Amino acid sequence: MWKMEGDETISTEKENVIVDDIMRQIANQTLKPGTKLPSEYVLVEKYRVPRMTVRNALMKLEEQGIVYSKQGKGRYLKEESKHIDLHLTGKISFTDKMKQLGYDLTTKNVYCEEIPFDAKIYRILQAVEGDTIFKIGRLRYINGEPVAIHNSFVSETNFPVIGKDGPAIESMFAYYRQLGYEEFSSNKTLLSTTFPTVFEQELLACKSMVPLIVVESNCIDGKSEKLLEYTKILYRSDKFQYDITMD
Amino acid sequence: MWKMEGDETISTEKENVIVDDIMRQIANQTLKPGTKLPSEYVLVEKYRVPRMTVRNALMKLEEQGIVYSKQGKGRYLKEESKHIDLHLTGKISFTDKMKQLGYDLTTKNVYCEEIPFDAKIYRILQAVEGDTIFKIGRLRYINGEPVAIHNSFVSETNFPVIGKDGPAIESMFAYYRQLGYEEFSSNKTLLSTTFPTVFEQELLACKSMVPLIVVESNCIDGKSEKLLEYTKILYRSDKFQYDITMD
DNA sequence: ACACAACAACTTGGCGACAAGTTAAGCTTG
DNA sequence: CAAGCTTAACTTGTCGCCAAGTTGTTGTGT
Repeated sequence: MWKMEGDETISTEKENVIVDDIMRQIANQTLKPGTKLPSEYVLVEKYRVPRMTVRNALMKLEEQGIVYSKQGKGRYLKEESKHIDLHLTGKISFTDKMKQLGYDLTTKNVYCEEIPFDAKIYRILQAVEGDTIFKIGRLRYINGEPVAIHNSFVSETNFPVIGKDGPAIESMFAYYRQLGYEEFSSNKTLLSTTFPTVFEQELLACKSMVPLIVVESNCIDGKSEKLLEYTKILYRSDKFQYDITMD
Repeated sequence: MWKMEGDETISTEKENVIVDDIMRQIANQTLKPGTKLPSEYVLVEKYRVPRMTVRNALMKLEEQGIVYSKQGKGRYLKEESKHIDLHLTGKISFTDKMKQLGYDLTTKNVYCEEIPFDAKIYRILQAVEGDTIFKIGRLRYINGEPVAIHNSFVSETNFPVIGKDGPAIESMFAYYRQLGYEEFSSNKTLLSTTFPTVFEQELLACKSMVPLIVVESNCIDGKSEKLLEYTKILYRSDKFQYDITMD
């Protein structure tokens, strides 16, 4: 017989009840985007709890990016951006998918750096501890908003000038094509979730409790079966609806 | 040029820095599962912030299910359960997948109820407003732990005794086979994330900020092309690693 | 010397008081 | 009568104080 993880305190339970109620009002459109939420004082009266309990509940909604506040003014329900349909399991690259769907996709290289030894990454890339591996991070914008961080891990063994070229690469596929590789595929794609680090919150312009969808895959040249890179993409889960239908 | 959603207060920034530091210590195994975290007082001294800021940071980790606390005793890093590999895009049913992998999977029917009109669900099920649709909820346990809520939406039009049969159904596929349907497929599978409601937190025995992976799909009989049900599964994202490799 | 009780120190839980920002209403002056 | 200023009310932001639980140390009694 299972039991509840770490017993919940009374006030945490009340916080969650308040969160539930507000989420329900959002879902049934009693509360509409852009409109003002009841003030802390009003909720204190309604639920008969200390102001701290109400505040914590509202802070949870803020950290999830659902609500924003202005001191002296109030709290407001954020406009919800339309979900972008993303076919996670298709063969088309992210760039092409977005263009197909008519989105304005841009890319910004944010870092290209040698990473310290990481057993998992080295194993996937079939590298040994002395090898140099670069992590190339590119921030993806759709309609001017950052929506994903695209990390490519590439071994210097396979691409000796990747460290020099990395900061200017806008499309990894284009880079590989230029080097003679033409057919890209993956034989392993894993999905998990995480919360953004402070740095990722900055890059993605999101709050700390917006879950990120993490998609990890290897990228193989179809012809030579050569492992080109290990890819780790962090998507803002609130910006996308993911289609994982098999083609 | 994009801008940060709702400006972050100074103390929220500090909270997130503290969360980051602790997460990093967990990741590099400086902090090990089961061990005690530094006390609030110690963190107050280390970061030179009010105790409230430290508390809020630690509460975030608690709500994510990473840490638990005991009044007068301390806060501890939870033992992390081993991730279960789940092939989201394969053709095998969840039941068969889990058995294949050697997990002890059990199912508990938690509700079978008529749902009010919901435009989206009725559209997917090709039902009209007067039709009766049942929502059958089954809680999935692996090794005794609740890990997923499996919701099947079934129209009474297609299955007139679903309301009566629903509470005792352990396998929807077995139920459909019994009625002569043999080949199940889906032509649309969508994935998104959400946070659990209070009720879902109870069912899944998880904290409020554990993201749930929501997988929605239609279920079609391969032979007759008949739409059998609309399926919505809520997975605890922290219990699984999802394989979305295409077969 | 051992056991028990009391007290102090450490730890987390709960909440109110004060600070700072915004807006509206009322009063005064031109 | 209108405009501007001041004050009050409303709203969110910040933080310390007190309560409750746990553990360790010290002192006293047998």
